[in-house]
Parts: sequence; C-alpha cells; structure tokens
Amino acid sequence: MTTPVRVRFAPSPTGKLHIGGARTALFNWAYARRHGGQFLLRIEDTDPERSTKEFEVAILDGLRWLGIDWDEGPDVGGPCGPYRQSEKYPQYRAVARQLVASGHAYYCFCSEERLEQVREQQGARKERQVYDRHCAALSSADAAARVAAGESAVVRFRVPPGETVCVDHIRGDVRFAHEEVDDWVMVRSDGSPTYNFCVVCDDVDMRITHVFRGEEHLVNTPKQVLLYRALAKTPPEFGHLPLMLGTDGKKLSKRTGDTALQDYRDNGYPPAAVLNFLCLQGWALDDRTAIFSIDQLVANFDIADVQKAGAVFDIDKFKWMAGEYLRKETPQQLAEHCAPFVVAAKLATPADLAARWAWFVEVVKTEQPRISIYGELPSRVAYLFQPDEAVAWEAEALEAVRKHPGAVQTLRAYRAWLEPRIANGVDAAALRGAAKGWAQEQGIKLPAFFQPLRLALCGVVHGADLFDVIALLGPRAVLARLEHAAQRLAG
RNA sequence: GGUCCCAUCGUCUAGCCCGGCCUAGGACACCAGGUUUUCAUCCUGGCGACAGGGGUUCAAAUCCCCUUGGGAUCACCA
Repeated sequence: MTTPVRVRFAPSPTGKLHIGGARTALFNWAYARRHGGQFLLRIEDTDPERSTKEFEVAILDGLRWLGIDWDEGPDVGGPCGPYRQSEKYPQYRAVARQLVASGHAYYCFCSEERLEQVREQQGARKERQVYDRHCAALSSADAAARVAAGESAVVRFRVPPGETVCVDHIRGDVRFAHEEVDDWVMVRSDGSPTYNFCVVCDDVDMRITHVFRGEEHLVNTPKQVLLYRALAKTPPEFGHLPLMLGTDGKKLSKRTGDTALQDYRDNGYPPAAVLNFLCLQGWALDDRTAIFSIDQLVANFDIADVQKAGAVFDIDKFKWMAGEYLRKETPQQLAEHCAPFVVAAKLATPADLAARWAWFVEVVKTEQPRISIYGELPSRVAYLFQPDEAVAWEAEALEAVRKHPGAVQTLRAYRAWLEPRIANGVDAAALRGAAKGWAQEQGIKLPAFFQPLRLALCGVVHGADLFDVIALLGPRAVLARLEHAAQRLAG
C-alpha cells in the first residue's frame, strides 16, 4: 500500500438524500474501511438557488441513521477544509486566475444569445452542439482589458487536442477523444465556480485518491482529468457505479416510487435492512448469501466486483429483506422501534405505552411474523386501542359473519362458557386447546365459530391468533366486546 | 443525432478477468403442496436466463468482431 486511500461522498444539498446517493456513500465508505483509508464528506453547495441548510442537515442525519460515519466533513472538520464549497470561493478564484495566466483557461465574452444561436445553427446542421471557441483566440491582453473594463465574462477551460484515458476500476479504462470535449465553463459570469471546476479543486485539496460515483458522471470525467493535468496534479482513479433504475428501466425517479432515503425511514424500514439491500444493488457477497452484515461487507468489498449494468430497484425484495431484519429483533427491540409509529398514528401517547410497556411488547410479539416494516404495525393493532363498544368493523369481516345464521347465539354461548374461565386471568394456550372441543360439543363448524369471534374482538377478517388476542385484550374487554358484538349483530 | 456505457431467469445476482468443474447456482416475485382458527411466518416442490449472428478453440455464458436492444450525457445544474 503506497498512499493511503482517501475517498469522499459529495452530495449537493438541493434535495433529500437520494437512495442512489446513499448507495454511493456506502460503497465509498466500505472501500475506505476495507483499505484502512479515510472517508470524507463534502457539501457541494455551489448552486445558491437550490441549496439549503435544511437539506444539508437532513443528508448528514440520513447517513448517520444508516450507520455511515466520516473521518472529515463539514461538521467534524479536518485538515483539508473547508468541507463546504460555498466557503471556498476565494480559493477557486485563485486557481481560475492561475489557469488563465498559464493559458489553460480563457475569458469568454459570448452572450447567452450568441451561444444559443450557435447551438441552433449546429443543431440545424446536425453537428455536435459545443462551444465554437469564438473567444479562445482572443489575446490575453485584450481579454484582460475587457475584464478590467467591467465587461461580463465567464472563464472557460481550453481543451487541448489529443485524447484522454480515464482509469475506471469498474469499467476498465475509458477513452475520450478531445474533439468531443467541450471548452466548458469553469467560472460563471457572476464569479461563482461550476461543479466540474470545484470538484477537481476540492479533490486535489483533500488529496482524494479514488472517486466512486454514479455512472451519470462518466462523461464528465475527461473534463476533470484534463483539469488535473493543467494543474500538474495526478488524477484520482475512478469507479462509475451502475445506475439504480426504476421499473421502467430509466434512472430512478419519483415517477416510479420513493427515491429519498427519508421515505424509507419514515415508512419504518430497519436501517440495517436498507444498508443490506443497497449493497445488493450492484454488489454481491457470494453466490448464495443475500442477508449479510455491514462487517461482512467491509471485510469483502472490492470496487472491481461491482456490477457494470444498471440495477432495477425492486421494492418487493426490499420489503422482504426488511421483514427478515425485523423478525430477527427481540420483541423488546421491535417494540421500541414500533412505538414511534404507534404514537404517530395517534393510537396511544408515549406515556400510555410506557405505562403498559410489557403489554405493548406482547402486542408486538404477536404481530412480528406478520409485518415487514415498523410502519405496518399501527393499522394492524388499531383494534386493541379502540373502545370496546366502538370497534371498527371491516365490511369484509361482517359479510363473512352474515353467512353464519347462528353467529349471535354462538357469541353469547361462548361468552357464557368463557366468563368463568377467564375470571382469574387468561391462559391463551388452555383456551386454544379447549376451543375446538367446545365448538364440536356445540355442533358448530370452526369457521362459524372463529369468524364471528374475530369480528367481535378485532373487527377484521385477518389477524393474530385469536387466543393471543384474548390474552392481549384481557377478560373485561373480551366479555364486553362479545356482548356488544352480539347486540350489534342481533339489532 | 454525436459521444460514452451496458447486455445471465420477470427482478437482484453468482459464474466472465485466469475458456473445460455450468445439462448455468442462490434470492425476491410467481405457481403448487404441507403446517394452521384466518392472515402471516415456517417447510417442501415447481416455473424460469447466457439478446442474435459470426469468428478463435479439441472446448465459449466466459476471448474477439458485427448486429440488435437498453441506458447515460450533451447548461453560466450538480
């Protein structure tokens, strides 16, 4: 190992953290941890129109939620700061001046309108739409004089003839002919630096050794490599990660589903499951393991093993994986994770839950095999929190019960049988064992017994084991609900 | 349209770099059974792919070429 590995994740705080961005961060992080290097965070906020502090905070928060940590960044600082591009404008300006002085860049005075015109003409002739280098030939003295006189100008990079080979650990070397590379704008007329310019300045300043980012950046790479050369710096090695695709095969967008990491957090996906699933978008541990830990990722991750082709984001598999993680939790852990969702659904206050925490853990335990994400719990257990006389009845559940003419009598008979047997507490196992015998004695078929019972207690057609429900509800509520249901069905 | 990237079951992928162990493995989904008071979990089984065509080779999913298909990108946005 020669120079220490330094990689970075450089989000733009112009929106919520994209799920694909989270994966990019994850792979960079894993690479750094695997190689004993550093992972840094940099905020690319050179678009003042769209960048906000709120998004920046949310992005950092999302990464922390996933368990991704960074060695240097805007919040923790570090030796190569600032880690926020908006705080580095003087540095960029100095570099731009240096490049203009050395002839690697030049002032361009073309107006928006002229540029548009040129593009139009090129389009009409079916030519490539690039800058026609109108200002490239201006003498530096002339240009300097016009700038000094206050004329509006941008700074463009002067692309030399030749070709550039970019080292890519995922795709192999990628070759670009310079005729295809535009004399791109480095500094806008208002003096602000552009993305391709800042990225290189910062990656140089931060001594970044490897740049792993989405494939959409592949075509930017020659521009950046050329800039490194103009600066007499060694370019980093690259790795362009396959895109995450929607079900339409296009770059994942809001059209085809949730794209923000926050959405999955809000829906109650366990963070470890999100991490694991993200790994699978482009990488695999081996030929048979889908579920693996972050430690296994770090121990085995290699950028060269990353898939080249785009990965369709499969929400079904994601949800399955969430369920796998959720089911591995202890009921206590699961209860803690579900509690905020129950509160958010207004089923109970935090104080309510705390007051009967052991009970809530039991509730969660019975639902554990039935939910995949925390957010699914509230609607499934809502009946436990409703008043006994006002349990909401699903149309489907009522319909099923209407098919059993003796339902009212069955409920009353069972209530009478049950009352003395739960007077001193509920023994779910014993009741469960006795249930079929009772139905048989009464000459009632099982569906004609269980369907009305479930309607009375839960109001829904599907749910947890009925005797667990009886235990959860407790004797008083069970008897009350049976009575209410009998009346309601009779009336 | 130019440039660049990509191509294994419907989806995520293993295998490809270093041809033979591949009559291509696993997972999700789907289908069929089993367990069960419903649902879910769980268990068993099934369906299902090397885009097409050339070449190299004793041998190609694996190497080369072409075709086709898909995608990314072409801003004073990142």
